[in-house]
Amino acid sequence: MSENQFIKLRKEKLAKIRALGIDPYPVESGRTHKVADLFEDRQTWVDRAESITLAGRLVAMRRQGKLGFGNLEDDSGKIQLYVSKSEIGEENYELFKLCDAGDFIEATGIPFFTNSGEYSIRCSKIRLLCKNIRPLPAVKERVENGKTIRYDEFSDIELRYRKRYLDLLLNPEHRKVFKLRSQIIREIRSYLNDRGYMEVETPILQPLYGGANARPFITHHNTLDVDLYLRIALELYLKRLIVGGFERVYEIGKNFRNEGMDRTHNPEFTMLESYEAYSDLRGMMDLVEGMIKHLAKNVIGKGEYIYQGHKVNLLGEWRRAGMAELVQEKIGVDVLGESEENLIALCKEYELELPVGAAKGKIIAVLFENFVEHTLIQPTFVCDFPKEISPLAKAKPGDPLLADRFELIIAGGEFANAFSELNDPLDQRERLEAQAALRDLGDDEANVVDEDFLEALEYGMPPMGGQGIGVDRLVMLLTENDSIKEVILFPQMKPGI
RNA sequence: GCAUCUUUAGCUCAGCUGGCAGAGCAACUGACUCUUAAUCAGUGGGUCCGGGGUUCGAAUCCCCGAAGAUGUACCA
Repeated sequence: MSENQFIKLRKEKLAKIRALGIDPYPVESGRTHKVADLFEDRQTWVDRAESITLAGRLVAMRRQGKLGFGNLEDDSGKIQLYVSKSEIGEENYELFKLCDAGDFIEATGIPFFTNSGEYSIRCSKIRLLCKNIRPLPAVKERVENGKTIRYDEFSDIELRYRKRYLDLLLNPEHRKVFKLRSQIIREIRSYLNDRGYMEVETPILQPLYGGANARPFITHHNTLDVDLYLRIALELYLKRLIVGGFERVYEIGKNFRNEGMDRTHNPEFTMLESYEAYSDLRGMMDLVEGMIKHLAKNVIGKGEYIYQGHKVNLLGEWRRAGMAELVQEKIGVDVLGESEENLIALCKEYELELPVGAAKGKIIAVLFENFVEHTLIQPTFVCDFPKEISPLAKAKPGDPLLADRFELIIAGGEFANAFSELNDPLDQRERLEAQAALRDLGDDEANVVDEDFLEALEYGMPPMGGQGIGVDRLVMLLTENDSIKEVILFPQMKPGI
């Protein structure tokens, strides 16, 4: 039977329902309670014998002649319906017989316990709210020793992503991930709001893109007849707001990067960035550490997480160490003390490829990425980044080679990036021009010179700390999911089936 | 981008060295007033991911392509 034949049968049922004078898609519904309300004190509900009305999706049907059972589910829970012909009447029972798993219905009745002890609704009336014409995948479940065993689970990973509504409908544990995601983001907001931060929105469509090293998406505005870029970072507009006098701002929003996709990269992803005037890198460490520990404690309620095959403790002490120090620990070379020539020779020895125009700082970063980063499992603030790969960060006081910047590494991956923000307009211009030079050498991910941003800096921007956190990856960690697609409702897929 | 693996009924899957395309659930028909993976009896349902090739014969072997997963590279 082809799918069309399935649908054909359902359409025939639709016609029968209409023939009974029933509108299968009525406007009004009259729910008085949600399912969870009835589970608060079941015996009291049963004793009270009050008639209530529920609305939700019929998710299972067990008909046996003149009696039938169904399971009704709303977003608060699931309850069994007891529908007997003698109690709801012949006509209403005809309608019940035409109902399928997948339909939305309204059930009116009184809570009671069945002979086998299951808390249910003894229906006096059912109403159709929406007739389903495409059968849902048949997933059955059984509860054994308090554990739910699911049969014929809807588990095809591609279908789950492409038809996420079915995944959410049929797999409660995936629904839970997105509930947690929402709670995490809500808690991030309240954490920052409580500390005097103001949430803002800045443009997604930008005449120039900046704030990160990445290739952008390009689009076109017809009326202005100009190309625009989808933002790759929030940074440069948030800094303009600090110039404008706001002292603590943050934004949670989508960034877009026209690059490869894999387990930890989606072309559009959610970023949190915050900026705080008169703070600095140390302040950002405290903020980031405090926030993530707060989320672990208050949203998830635990410290230990299994992520990418590693056991991570978020509630322990977080190490703070310099990049060069960490590299030295691993390969035993004092990279800051070595000459650029020696470092290049070292990379050759290790068969590491260096990008065009790489100088000492970049070489140290390459050594770090190859030998150290993936070995940092417990939360570690990697500080003292080379200045040349940190064009928006202030130089470290007393060390011209280094920038006052950290990245937070957990389970071998980056979770946050922060600086004491560069506010010297002349230095900033030089650094962006150096980036432009790299661009000319073929690095198409180097920053572009944003004159409007530089002009804003010339008016004066207070010293400040800023940080960015990849929200999707944080949700991955906190919900223990190894693929970014599991925490993005509609992940990017190639057009296919 | 490269490598490996996967793709068979609505869902979950089996299909051996090439020989009539299968199961469970779902659907349909019938029985059934306390079931709950309801049960019992019966019925129908296929572009075997797409295209080409080898062969008397291809879901199965070969080639090209598509989508997905994983790894790797690039990349936050």
